[in-house]
Amino acid sequence: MKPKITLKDIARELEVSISTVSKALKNSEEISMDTKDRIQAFAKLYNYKPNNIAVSLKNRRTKNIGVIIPDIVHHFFTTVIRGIEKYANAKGYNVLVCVSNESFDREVINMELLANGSIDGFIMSLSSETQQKNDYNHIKEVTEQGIPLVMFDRVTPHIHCDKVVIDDEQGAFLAVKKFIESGKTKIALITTDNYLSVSKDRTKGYIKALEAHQIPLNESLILRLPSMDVEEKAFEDFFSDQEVDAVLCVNEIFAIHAMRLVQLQGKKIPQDISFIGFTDGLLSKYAMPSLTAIAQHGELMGEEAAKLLIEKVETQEDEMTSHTTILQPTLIERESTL
Amino acid sequence: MKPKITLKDIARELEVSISTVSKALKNSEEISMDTKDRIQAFAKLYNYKPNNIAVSLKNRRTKNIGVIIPDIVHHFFTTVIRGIEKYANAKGYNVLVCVSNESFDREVINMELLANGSIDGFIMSLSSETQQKNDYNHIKEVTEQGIPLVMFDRVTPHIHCDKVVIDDEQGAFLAVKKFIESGKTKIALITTDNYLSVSKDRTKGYIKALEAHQIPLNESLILRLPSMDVEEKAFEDFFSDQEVDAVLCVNEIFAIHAMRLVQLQGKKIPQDISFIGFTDGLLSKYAMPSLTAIAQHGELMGEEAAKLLIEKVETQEDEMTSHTTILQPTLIERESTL
DNA sequence: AAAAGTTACGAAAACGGTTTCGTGTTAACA
DNA sequence: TGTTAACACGAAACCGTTTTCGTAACTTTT
Repeated sequence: MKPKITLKDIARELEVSISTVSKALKNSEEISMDTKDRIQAFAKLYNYKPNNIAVSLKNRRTKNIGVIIPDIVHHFFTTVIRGIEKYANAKGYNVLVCVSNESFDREVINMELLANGSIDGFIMSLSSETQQKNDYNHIKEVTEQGIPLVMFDRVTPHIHCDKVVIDDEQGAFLAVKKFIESGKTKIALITTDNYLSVSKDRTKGYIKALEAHQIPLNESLILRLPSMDVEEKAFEDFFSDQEVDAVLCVNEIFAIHAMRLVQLQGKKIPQDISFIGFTDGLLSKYAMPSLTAIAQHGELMGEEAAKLLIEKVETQEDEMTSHTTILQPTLIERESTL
Repeated sequence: MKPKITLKDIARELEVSISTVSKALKNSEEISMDTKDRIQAFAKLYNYKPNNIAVSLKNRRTKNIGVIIPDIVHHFFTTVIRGIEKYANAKGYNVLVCVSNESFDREVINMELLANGSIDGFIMSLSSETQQKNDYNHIKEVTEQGIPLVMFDRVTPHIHCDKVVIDDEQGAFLAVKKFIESGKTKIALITTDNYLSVSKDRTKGYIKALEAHQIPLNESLILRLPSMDVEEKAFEDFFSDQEVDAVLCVNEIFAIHAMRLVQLQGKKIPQDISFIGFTDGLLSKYAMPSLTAIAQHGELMGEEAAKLLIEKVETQEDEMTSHTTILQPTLIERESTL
């Protein structure tokens, strides 16, 4: 076992000062070629690598960016991370991912932890609990300390910072428009309660699209589930109580469940009933029939968020302007629609 | 904007020394109650939190553990991370996730980066490129420096360290046994090339199970794909060239694809042809029909890996013993088998 | 040959903590 | 009253870097 070698070690071996070693390794003009060669050769030989922690402490920059997401076992967030990683790595940044697990407390803990020097800036999406509590003090504290923050997808107007979201309203609008144009009129929406910002916007888009096509809004065609968990009973009741010829779901799981249910009831997809789901993930692609989906472009979102963040981090002009990027969703047509 | 407060700031305000502040905040016996109260109250008021970087530098421990996985958009790895997070967080550790993206180079870069002081230990699963190149020098360097490492799932005998894997051979064995017991005899295997350690083991289990039941091995019933990408043509040829009444797939995607294909050919699942897939992920659960799967217990794997790692990290006795935990897979029966 | 300018390097402070050790003050003891 | 012990705190080293500034030894200028 050979422990890591430090500047001090090199300095001792080569009988020069630590400063000389440091400068030589940075190819400073101050040091003679002879000395630089000796030092660089020695360093290479012993595989010297500067200690990140020390460098961070000294420079007060970590080259780390912290990402806090509600759930890691979730395709959308996972693609966002991929986008963040892609951009950040290219810029020489590391990505530290922490998971709040949809819990307010874990979100607070993780933020405080990372905020104490571990990272140069945050990218985050709110946990559902946080959105329900509507308590953003932990986030305010961080921004007040001057730590750059960009929020994505699940955002809040209560915090003043850069944001990147997709136009959820427009996504729902597109979907409903698609239904209507293919002759559907009894269009249902399956969503979660409105505590999630995205659910709210999607519902808005759904309503707006109906209005735009002079279809009266029928509240009983909206199924609001209290959580992301599927409740079999609620689904069954919903579909047996009324006629439905198209369904928009705010996530894949709801859509897959509903499709399975109506198929068991003998209905044909998409002829009898069409489906569109939010988030173009694996399930949509591989469902039987495959599910027409509204793509959220998670990877792009991640890249954009990373770009915004790194910009803020690197230009320390703490301009108080904040920018919101709105990505346009696109409809990926598959077998579940006409 | 109020920047972070430091020990020095508190010391100045309260006209005591930095050491006194440090000790007071740690509730040291050395400091009088009076002083401690003053200092602690002041610290709370100004929301003092020690700078992690400074503490890490001083203590030479970061309380971070680095995780390197090949792919984050992958349900299995994602559940492993959840398990790691769960255990590590409970123990006061942070988890830094880096993604190698199945690339050897990115794996090397990430390891070197994290190894330079950012973490106390590694948990990793090899990238496919690394397994193909069979080059583990970057990993050896890390372990030689005395940084604890535990590998999971995609491991190699070339590195001496703690490991946690599931018994892939046994998993395949169980699946094939299940097929045979339900009367199937023309049992196919769809796998990737053998560069992935897991594929090798699963193939071994498949063969062993056939032998155990006196079914002759028919090489043409094994479809080996060069990568994880699905090649439609290869699938079609495979299923049109021969009779098959059961299929074991080394991942969900292969299974879903194959199921779709045979369903389009008019075959009934599971009566005409049964399916079992490795990795019990979302796709298996929501497929039509739902897919019988071999559960890999990713979350458990993560917890176990974290436990092993933290143990090594905290007992600095660099005992040269290394331990391999073998988790037993279980068969989750669903609609795709009889 | 004295003054000025280069060159090549080292000393030391700084980043923000932790910890060991020393010491002035007071209280307890003989 | 002199000695000792306990108490409460501060000085300083240290973790591994970076960076400013000072300076000895040469070289160039006039």
